[in-house]
Amino acid sequence: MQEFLIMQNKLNPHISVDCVVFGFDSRQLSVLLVKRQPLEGDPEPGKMKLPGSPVTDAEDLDRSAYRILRELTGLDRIFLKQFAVLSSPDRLQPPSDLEWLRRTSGMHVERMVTVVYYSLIKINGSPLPLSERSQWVNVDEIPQLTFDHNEIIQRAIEQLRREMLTEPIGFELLPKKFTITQLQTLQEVLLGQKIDNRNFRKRILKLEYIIPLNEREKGVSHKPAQLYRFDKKLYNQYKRNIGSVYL
Amino acid sequence: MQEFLIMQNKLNPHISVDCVVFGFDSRQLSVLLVKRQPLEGDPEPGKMKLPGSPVTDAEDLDRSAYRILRELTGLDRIFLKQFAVLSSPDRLQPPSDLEWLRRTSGMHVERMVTVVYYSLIKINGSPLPLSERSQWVNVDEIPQLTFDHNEIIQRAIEQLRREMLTEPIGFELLPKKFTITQLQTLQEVLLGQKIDNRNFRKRILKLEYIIPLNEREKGVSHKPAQLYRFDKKLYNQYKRNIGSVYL
DNA sequence: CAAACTTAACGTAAAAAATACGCTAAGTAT
DNA sequence: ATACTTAGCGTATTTTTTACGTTAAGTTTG
Repeated sequence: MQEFLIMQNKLNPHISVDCVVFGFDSRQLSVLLVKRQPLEGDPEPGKMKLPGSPVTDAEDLDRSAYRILRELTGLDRIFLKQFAVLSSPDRLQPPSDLEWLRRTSGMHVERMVTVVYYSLIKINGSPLPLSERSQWVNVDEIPQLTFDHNEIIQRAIEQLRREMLTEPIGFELLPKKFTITQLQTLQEVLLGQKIDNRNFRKRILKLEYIIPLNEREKGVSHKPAQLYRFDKKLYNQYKRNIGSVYL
Repeated sequence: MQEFLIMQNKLNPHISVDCVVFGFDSRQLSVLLVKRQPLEGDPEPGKMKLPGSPVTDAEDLDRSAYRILRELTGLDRIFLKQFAVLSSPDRLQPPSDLEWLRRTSGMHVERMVTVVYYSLIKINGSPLPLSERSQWVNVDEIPQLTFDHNEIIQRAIEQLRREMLTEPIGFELLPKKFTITQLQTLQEVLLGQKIDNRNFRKRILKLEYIIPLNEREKGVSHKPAQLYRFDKKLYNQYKRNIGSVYL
């Protein structure tokens, strides 16, 4: 599957979308990367990049991002958030990468403004129908990527950390039914520091949008923990309320 | 002065920048609007819009925003923050506005992705060298603007309110030397609600980046208040510190 | 010049939220 | 049965937020 195949003649030469897709396997954080489209005489064949593409002129940017994600992972209606715009006129570097872009897109690209989204999915959840060209890479082991994609990932991680503290985005990285400890481990990995388990419990349990289920963990060799789920509707209500409080 | 005059032949037909410039005159909030460039046979001559322009291909978006602001207000190095990207393929409505854009830009515009910035300046401060085409309009009295500019302003106000609570952006709207009460009034106007003066004082005074001066208010017919200034360096330090706290 | 008026500025008690940390409970493995 | 591991509850302490009483320092008015 080639990113640029669809409606190739309608691609916009100035605007593109990239997606930083995070996955969490209950131990570590990964990012979804793709090998760039093979090309006759590519000096760096198989160089990796973020999933992304120029937009078509019939799509708004959110749609483009969803399309790219769907084509790559088969997943739809996933958490997706715009978080950066890259617009430096000389960011299409190095020249070999620009050359690759021009040849694969069939356009005379001079300058590209890229809007970046990040996305969160659970790796252990439904097995992803990843294409052969894509793979998960641990955030600590990311090779040199095309253009400024390494920098983009760095910024995405910082963004993720920051938002983590105020918005409950982490739930997208966990199974539908999760334990308090799983949630804690996720936050510890993202923040890079230990959290007191007893206080973490209290903080989480007083959130009315985290609903205990009539189910416990299975298949563990110790006391099975209570399972919870995240209730998005209740969360939205909750958010509306706190918005209005301030003396 | 016409927005599109400079380097007209290098304008990008797909990407533009708009600026929502807020001003505060110690009572109410205003937005800077411009009459759109006069055009032979314009069915709505003098229709108003946000200051904005397609980008040139030598600029990144921040530079474009600064250029637009400089051309319009003579101000430079002002607070400016990117806060939205509008990308709906059919947002260049109504047709008469699109027609105007095509004629004034001299380009065949089909689809435009617009990156929006907001900016804060003090109206009472240095007198602005506004061009004849631009003027301040109270946020409650904004007429119908071109394209989706009314919606953009609405979103900018919401953004301003939200950020107000976590970031000390309000200082850009006040004189360099300000009183606690001025700061409070600003927040009350933006939030649309009264704040207890005694608790507000305490909240503000424990912020180490708000520095008392050896000066008091002048020319008021009551007890003159202590003047303070906002120290950006100290604020950045402060911000770095709280970033790392969490258990 | 005293009384009234206005805004500035300090303080204190009570309530709520965050933190530190002891301890028990419920499972599995040996 | 005992050791081991993770789950889960509780309580005392500190810190932050909120509510609200009070005094101080000016100006204006009669």
